[in-house]
Amino acid sequence: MSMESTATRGGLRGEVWAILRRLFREHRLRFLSAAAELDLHPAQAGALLQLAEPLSMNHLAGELGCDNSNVTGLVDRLAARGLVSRRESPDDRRVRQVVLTDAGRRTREQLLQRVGAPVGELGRLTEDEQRQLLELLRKVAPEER
Amino acid sequence: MSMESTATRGGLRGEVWAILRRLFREHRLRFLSAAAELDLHPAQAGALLQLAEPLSMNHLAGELGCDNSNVTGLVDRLAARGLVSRRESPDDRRVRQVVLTDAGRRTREQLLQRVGAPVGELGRLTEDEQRQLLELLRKVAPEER
DNA sequence: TATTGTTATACTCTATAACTATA
DNA sequence: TATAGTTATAGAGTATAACAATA
Repeated sequence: MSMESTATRGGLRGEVWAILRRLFREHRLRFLSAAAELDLHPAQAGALLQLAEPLSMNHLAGELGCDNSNVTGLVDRLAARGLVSRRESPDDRRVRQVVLTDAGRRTREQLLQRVGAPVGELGRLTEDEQRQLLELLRKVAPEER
Repeated sequence: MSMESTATRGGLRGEVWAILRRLFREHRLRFLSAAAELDLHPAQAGALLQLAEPLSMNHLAGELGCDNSNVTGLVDRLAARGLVSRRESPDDRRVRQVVLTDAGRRTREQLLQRVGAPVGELGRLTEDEQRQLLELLRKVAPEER
């Protein structure tokens, strides 16, 4: 009996999974390089990427998959570098929204450009193929809500 | 003129990229949950996943995208938990191979099972669709060498 | 009572630089 | 000289627990 897990067993699903894992890993390494180039720690870069819109500290922790208490120091350091600022929520005085500054928006754009390099590689597909891929991926990973 | 980067602009490629980024993020969060459930720090879990085969300290650092010097402490702590061991290379006495112990192999399997959950979601596709997806992904991300 | 955010603590991660042993 | 690995150091990430302010 094989000691290999579901994730590494052969077969069609296994092959698809293998290539997806490779994409995940390449994306992770590209992300780490991009963060290092911009002199950001991975968690800081992750936070910037999440901040397309202002987020509460709480929400940001959820998006980053880390504890609430970490975000305090994380945002402190980003704020010290002038990349984000805190502002109070008008609805709930307990809540603080984290907002990108202009410099933060620029840094975020630089991150996106570097991390988004593989978008170009989608050019290897014809338009029809791109449409097919989109539909297949949507079936595999439908939006949650 | 739009302030959006290549990575977030609309269009077909943009849509494919958006869904890929969602997959990347979900994978990351699943990975973090899996590591936490097994009481491993993300870097430790990442190292275990890389250790399908024995790797030199140097190679392991490359795979993890971190500096060589970090791997010393990382492997120290994994070894202290009985998950890996060091052994000398017969070819080059400078090199140390990192090898999983039996306990390390079991923990790695548990990680793979948790991280590999989406393999099941590939069942939403027919076999033909899985084959199509595989071919399209191979075109986008061909193997390096 | 429950939730948001902060602080304190302890441990881990990470890069840099300097070092040893080997090639 | 160059490379593999270690050590020392400093700054950052991380979870846990306890706390203040607000809901």
